[in-house]
Amino acid sequence: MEYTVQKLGQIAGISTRTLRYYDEVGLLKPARINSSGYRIYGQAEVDRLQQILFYRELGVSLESIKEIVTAPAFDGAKALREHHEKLLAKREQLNLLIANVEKTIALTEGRITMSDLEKFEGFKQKLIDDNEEKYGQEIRAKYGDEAIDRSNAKLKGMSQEQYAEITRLGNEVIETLHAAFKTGNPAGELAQRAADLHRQWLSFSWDSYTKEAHAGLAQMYVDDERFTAYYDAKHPGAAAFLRDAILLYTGMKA
Amino acid sequence: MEYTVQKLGQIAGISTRTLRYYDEVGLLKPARINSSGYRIYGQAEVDRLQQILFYRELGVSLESIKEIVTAPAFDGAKALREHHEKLLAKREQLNLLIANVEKTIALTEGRITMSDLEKFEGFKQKLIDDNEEKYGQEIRAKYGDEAIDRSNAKLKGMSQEQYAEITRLGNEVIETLHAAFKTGNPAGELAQRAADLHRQWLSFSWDSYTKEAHAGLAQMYVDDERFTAYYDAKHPGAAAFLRDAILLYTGMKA
DNA sequence: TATACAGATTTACGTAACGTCAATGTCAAT
DNA sequence: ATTGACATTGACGTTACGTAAATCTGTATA
Repeated sequence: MEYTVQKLGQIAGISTRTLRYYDEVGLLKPARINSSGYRIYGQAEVDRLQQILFYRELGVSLESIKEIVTAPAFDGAKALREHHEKLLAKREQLNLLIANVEKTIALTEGRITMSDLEKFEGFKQKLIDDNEEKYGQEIRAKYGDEAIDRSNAKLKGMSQEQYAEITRLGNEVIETLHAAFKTGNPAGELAQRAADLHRQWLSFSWDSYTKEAHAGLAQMYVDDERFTAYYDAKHPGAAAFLRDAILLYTGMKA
Repeated sequence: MEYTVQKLGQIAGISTRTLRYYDEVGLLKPARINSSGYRIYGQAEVDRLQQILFYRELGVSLESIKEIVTAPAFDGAKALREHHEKLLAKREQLNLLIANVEKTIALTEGRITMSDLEKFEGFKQKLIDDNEEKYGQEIRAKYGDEAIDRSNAKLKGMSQEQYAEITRLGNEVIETLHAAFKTGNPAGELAQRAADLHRQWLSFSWDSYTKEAHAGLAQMYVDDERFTAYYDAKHPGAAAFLRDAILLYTGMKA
């Protein structure tokens, strides 16, 4: 049997545009072109199309399908396993996304005001997560594993009230820091209050507070541009100022 | 504080291209353009960008983000809930995809030959699933719910051996049907053997076989072009031939 | 001061897999 | 001869930018 684009499209359940596209990219070329320039497909093409659609159903890219169905020696099973890995990763990513959206919805439905800073908190948390790998190892080496591990656990088990409180504290740290920054004196009363608020804020996610860890984190705020950007957003130099204040507060600097 | 593209990009962790694109689509326009044509952003733009990135993290499209952050009266919570629905649907789809890929991998690793027809079986199954809504109701009305419900359950609990057997049977039905078709006689020995093989094949997924259901299905093969296309792929008219053979086989036609 | 170099600009192509016109040619039937 | 169904080749639109290319601006240095 010979088929024209429309006929083949009908029995395969795809559009003629798709068939012409597959021809264009070399995925499925017609058996021949008749005198009028029409594409004519034969049985071999029908079979090949079935294979193509099969892999397409599995979400394999046309590029990969081309390799699979074109090269007879190509390892289709291996390609499928790789595809499988990608799908799993995609699902993981999607799960995280859904969890975040759900968390956000819960917050808004709990009528907790989503102030800009609050939103930024979540965003910042993500930055922290992203760099867990980089800084996590350092912190683990310096202050032990539990500081890190408990942080996540604690955050997960946090109630809405606690979340609101930590957010409020975070805002207060920023406000106090900015006010203190204007004084220019990291040893002054305002600066030391900012450092103390920062300790309180920290204690929500870190279960074992130590001066050393606190001072180390302050230094990190200056070393990592992403943290610096956060604290320096309104007042450049505020991150370094906060570090100085904390160093004095913790007594880690004479 | 005022920021140029690069500075803003750095503190926000995005590229300058992204900022120019957001300007282009009207998502985030700079506070002003200086005498050299440079984009200058202010504090308000920083805040707005943070909001934008927040929603972007949640996978919301830029178009939707624009509505959320532009219209102050826009219901952001509702938009989020709709987005949530979409994400859940996406995950469901992904789960199905993963299951299918895993099934395929299991089959190939079990070294069951993936003949073209076998692949087509899976494809056809998908067509059947897609039209469960349409035909499911008809069949339920005619032959009761359990025929449908058990079908899925049975398929899921099927072993590899059983799967191979049903596939082999499916192939045999097709081959016998084609041979019978050439005789042109639906009452002939070959045609009746095809009908019997078809009954066996059917019994794998339908737990309660009845002549009426068998005959009804045969008629559906002719009425629904998708089934017709499958049986008619090599020999147009084969679907109708099979129906006639089955009607005679079941005695539903004098 | 000339030059280098970083950083800014606009323009425009590329991405994946087609959908959707638009303009035009072919085939069979009336 | 006309009509209507079906074929063809462009070519733009889709998403959210990446990636040049060509050109201008601002600042530091030899």
